[in-house]
Amino acid sequence: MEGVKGYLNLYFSSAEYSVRVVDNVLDEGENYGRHAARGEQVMVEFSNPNTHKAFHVGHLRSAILGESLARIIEFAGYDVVRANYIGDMGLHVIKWLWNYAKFHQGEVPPADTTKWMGDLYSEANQRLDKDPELEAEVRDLYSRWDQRDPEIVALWEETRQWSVNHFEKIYQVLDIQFDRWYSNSEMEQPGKQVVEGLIEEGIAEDERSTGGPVIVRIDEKLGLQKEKYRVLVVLRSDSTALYATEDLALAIGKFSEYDLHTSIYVVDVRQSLHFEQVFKTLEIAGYDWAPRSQHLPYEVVNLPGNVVMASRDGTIVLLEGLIDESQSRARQIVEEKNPSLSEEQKTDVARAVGLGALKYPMLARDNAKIVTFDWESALDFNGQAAPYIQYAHVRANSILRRMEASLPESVPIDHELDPTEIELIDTISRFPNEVARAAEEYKTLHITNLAFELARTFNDFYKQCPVLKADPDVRDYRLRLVAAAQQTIANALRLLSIEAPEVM
RNA sequence: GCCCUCGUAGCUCAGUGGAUAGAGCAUUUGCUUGCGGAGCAAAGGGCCGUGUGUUCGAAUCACACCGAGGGCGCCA
Repeated sequence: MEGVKGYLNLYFSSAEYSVRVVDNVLDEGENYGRHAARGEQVMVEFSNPNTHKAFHVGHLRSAILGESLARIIEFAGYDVVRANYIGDMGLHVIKWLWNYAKFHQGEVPPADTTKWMGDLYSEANQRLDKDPELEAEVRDLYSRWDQRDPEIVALWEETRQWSVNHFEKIYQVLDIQFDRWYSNSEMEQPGKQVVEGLIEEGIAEDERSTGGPVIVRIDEKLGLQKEKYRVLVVLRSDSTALYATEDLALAIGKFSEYDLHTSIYVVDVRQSLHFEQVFKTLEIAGYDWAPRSQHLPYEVVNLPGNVVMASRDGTIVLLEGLIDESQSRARQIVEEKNPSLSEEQKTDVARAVGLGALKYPMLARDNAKIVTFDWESALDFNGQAAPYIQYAHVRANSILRRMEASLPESVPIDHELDPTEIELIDTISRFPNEVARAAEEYKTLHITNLAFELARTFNDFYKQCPVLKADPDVRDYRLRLVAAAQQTIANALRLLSIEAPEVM
């Protein structure tokens, strides 16, 4: 015990505590850090890609963030329902169909499906920008869709499927899973019914007779003097559905289908006002669960120079190209570092490292911070990045592989612990708390931070403390410590949806 | 005009009201007859945007200002 600068530092026997931590990790194994089941259901809606558009790096953030949050919240003891809400109808789809029917009729997508679909979409926008009179044709097509013109519906179904097939491929590569798929096309009719109800209850004002839309004056309904929630347009003047129309129905649908403690929407920050408006409107309409719907805003992914990625303008980095590039780069490095691996192992390592390197920066940044994508840092596998953490896992595995026996039983410590041992144990012991914190704050950042620190403290320990060549009693404890560190790293990486390879 | 977010090392970012504000990259220099060097160690580099408060104590909380980005009735 000592006093330093007004602080009272207490030192206690870390030996007993250390044994307890390590024993606990090894007893619980892959469940180390998992919290007791609460019996409460949480829905995490994420990814939400639009069909008929390219899937680019910007979409990766919601997909990765949502997947990881779902894993973390589940590990924190909740029953998680992963939802994906496909944007398969709306002005963008109609524009695409218009362009396709008029200029590309009969064409089928090439191998590079999303690029082609994205190109057709930006081409549609270019044509419309050049000749605004064509907008009339697009509006006409929208009303034909609205009347379910069989020809339009058939074309829509076929082309929509091209996108969906591609999404499924991407999710498989990224190891992302969904329990429930929604699409906004299926919310159009229910949404319109919700709006009818709002009009009847006097919550929404129908201005269609004077050529206006159907709106909800939220601030007025709440009696607010200053503008805050403003006005939400819930139906177009031509009675076609808007995103807002559909979101009302979706929220209601979620809570009637599931008994949700919380319904989380992982959607980018630009839609913050929209969600506040939708949730507030539902609250005004008397849905008591409305406050349990929560928008989790995250900032966008930009290109260097703060260039926004927009399918419309074609300023995008396609996900597929990036994944391929990252893996082949990783492959090249494996060849260099570890040529003795089998072809199959090299492929596995390249996948683990390449994908990990892409996912990590999306998860390691605060949700409110913009991610700037550039090729150089995306393909940099050194330093504060997933491969560093994976490498620590590999090193631990390497020691355990060489111990030529099964892991020793728990032993009391009778040697003086090295400072690096204490630090490693301390970091391992913090994992369960960080899981709880990450789940509560919806921040994957806490897990990436801890994973990095685990790797760092393990590497310190690795350098400082011989394990296999240590005295027998010390050796037994250190082997168990190595196994515990490896297990904790693996558990943390699993929550981040990053593979923990055995070799690399 | 109203609302939201961000501002910490040259760059990218951590930092739960508490000790001398920390990592990575980049720069410079060391470490392998040790369990894998995708590693480790060291050096330089900071009016924590500015100011005023609250507090025993502020990068952290409040307010104002400056700078950057985003949103705001028929896009999603």
